Formats: sequence, structure tokens, C-alpha cells
Amino acid sequence: MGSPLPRDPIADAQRNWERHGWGEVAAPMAAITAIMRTQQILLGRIEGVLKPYGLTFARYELLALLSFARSGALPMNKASALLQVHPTSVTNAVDRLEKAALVVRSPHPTDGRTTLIELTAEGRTLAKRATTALNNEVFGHSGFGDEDVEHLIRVLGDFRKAAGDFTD
Amino acid sequence: MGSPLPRDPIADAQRNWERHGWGEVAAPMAAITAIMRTQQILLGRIEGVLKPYGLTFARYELLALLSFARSGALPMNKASALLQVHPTSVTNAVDRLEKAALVVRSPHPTDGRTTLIELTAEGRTLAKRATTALNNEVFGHSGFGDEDVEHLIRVLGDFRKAAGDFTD
DNA sequence: TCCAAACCCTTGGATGTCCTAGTATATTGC
DNA sequence: GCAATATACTAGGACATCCAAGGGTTTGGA
Repeated sequence: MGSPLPRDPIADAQRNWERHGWGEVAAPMAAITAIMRTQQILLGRIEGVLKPYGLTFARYELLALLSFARSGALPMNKASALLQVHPTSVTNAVDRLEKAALVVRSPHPTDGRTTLIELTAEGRTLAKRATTALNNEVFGHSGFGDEDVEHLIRVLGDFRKAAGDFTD
Repeated sequence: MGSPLPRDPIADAQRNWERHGWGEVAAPMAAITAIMRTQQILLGRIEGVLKPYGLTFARYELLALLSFARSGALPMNKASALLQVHPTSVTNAVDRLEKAALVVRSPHPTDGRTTLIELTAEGRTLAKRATTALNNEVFGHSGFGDEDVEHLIRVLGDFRKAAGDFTD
């Protein structure tokens, strides 16, 4: 999006916060802003790797989730809960995946309100290939040290739990 | 978006990765996924606080950036670089902020290609109030411990630097 | 001097996310 | 058994982000 800046804009923001007498919250502000930016960078990398497969991250996540389900099928509401996104986002993703013949919608056997999302053979194949690509090109070179990875998993896990993501 | 899940879906994903022989990259995958989810949670909180002010996070960031500029004005391309978003995103944000009379566009005095974004008096006032709200309601209760905040700033700072965000 | 290359901003299009409503199906309770 | 409530999915709308392209302005080398 541009060449490297001469200075870290988030560190600058933190200094501005302190300079304005908000020193108490300057560090958390910087940490939160850094999380936002890091997510943006990672998402960009992931989307870049997935593009050749005709997938976006949202669609890949759904495909991957289905590929781990016993039967290769899940109710839409289940997928929405597990992916932690709004139901309409799942509808959107399924619409496009279905158009690409990677999944199909089928009625739930006993509950008429529910729609099952089912992986097709191509969907399963593509999920596997995309996962390999992501493992090789993103997760395998995350840029985080092993210790930092463990720390992130723990700290962000605690945060997500406190935020009400899960009970466990 | 839903009630808490009985189990951490990211920890489950990590286990799935390991079960499929991708143990090498399971942890980084989990860490990255956790960052994505954490960003989503934080963004939701921030947007919730800003809503009463008629602001979104994108617009707030621009307003805050301008409020820290000496003259309360910045070229669009400068803002794009500092916020690290695509120029068209800035155009979009400025369109809406201008419609709300929080900023105005003015021509650059010497470079005819450049447009300056200038904070209005209301814009400056609103930025201050929104910042106070965010400090009180989000940054002040980030949910991260002091040590974790320092750790996040360091680790994510290194990551962003390695990703080419800044030289410093 | 003058034209090509570089730079700046905007428009239009594709995606994703969320929210609000609306329709259809299940469940509950009287 | 039937009405009221709850649940599941989808349609439409508001926003944000990015990319690709287009039109105007500067800069720089021939």
C-alpha cells in the first residue's frame, strides 16, 4: 500500500496520547491499535495466497470448517456460531461457494427451519489444497517466534474467553 | 452474535491441524486466527462506543490523526500513509466526514494534485469527546494485563516492522 | 522547451460485516 | 388444539476495504 514509513505510526500515537495526559491508557491503546494493524497485514497475506484458488478468507474458513466435520456437513447456524460471524455473513459465503460448486445446501432431515451446508467433492479437494498453501506460505512463516506464538495463544485466549466467546 | 460456545473453537482448530499431521504450523495458525478474532471483538466494542457520536472507527481514526497535526490539516496521501489504508478508503472517509461538517477539503497551496483535509471546529470538538469515550470505555478496560500489553506492543511492533510497515 | 513518466485523487465494482425486517417452521403453554 | 413465542434463514441497506482505471498536475530528462 506504500513504502515503509520512517517512524512507527502507532508508537507516535502512543506518544501523542501521553503528551495529552492520557498516559494511563496510552499503552493499551497502542496494543489494541497494533492488533488491528497486524490483523490487516495477516489478512492481506492470507487473501493473497488464497486468490489463485478463487477463495477469500471468509469462504476458506467455512470450507475448512466443513472439511473437519464428520459428515462434511453442518447446519448454517452451527457454522455461524463456530466461525463467530453474523448469520447473514454465512448466507453470503454459502451463496458464493454454492455458485462455485464447492458446497451445496440441503434441507435438514428433521428440522424444516434448518439448512445444511454440505461439502462437495471439489470443495473438499480445494479445501485441502488451499490449506496446504496457507500452511506453507503463511502459517509456516508467521514471523512470530515460538515463544511469542505460545504467549499470543494464551493471552488472546484469555481475552476471548473474558469477552464471552466460550466457556470451556 | 450468540451465546458463549462450550469450547474454544480456535483450540479445536489447532487440535484438528495437529490431528491431520500439520503439527508444525498448528500453533502459528491458532495464534493468527486468535488475532483475527480478537480484532473483531475489539472493533465491535470500539464501534459500539463511537456509534452515539455518529462515527465509525475509520472516521474516528482520521479525525484523531488530524487533531494531532500541528495545523489540524493533512494531505490525503499523508493520511493514507499514516493510517496505512488504501487511498480510496481515505476518500470514502473524507466524503462522509465532510458531509457531517467535521472536516473540509481544501486545495494544497503549492501542489495542484494534492488535497488537504482540514478539521473544522466541530470536528475537533467531536474528536476530543470521542477520544474521551474510547479511553474510558475501551482502552481503560482493555482486558489485557499491563505486562501483556507491553508484550503485545513489542511482539506486534516487531512483526509490523518485519512486514515493512516502518523503518525506524 | 516539451513530452513521457510519476504522482494524486476519484469513480466504479467486488467482497465482507453487521443490522433490521420479513417469512417459514418449531416449540410452548394455556 | 391453537395461539404466542422462539428459532432459522434470507433480503435489503449501510459501511469499510481493496483493486483497476481514468483525468488532472508535476517533474525530469532529452
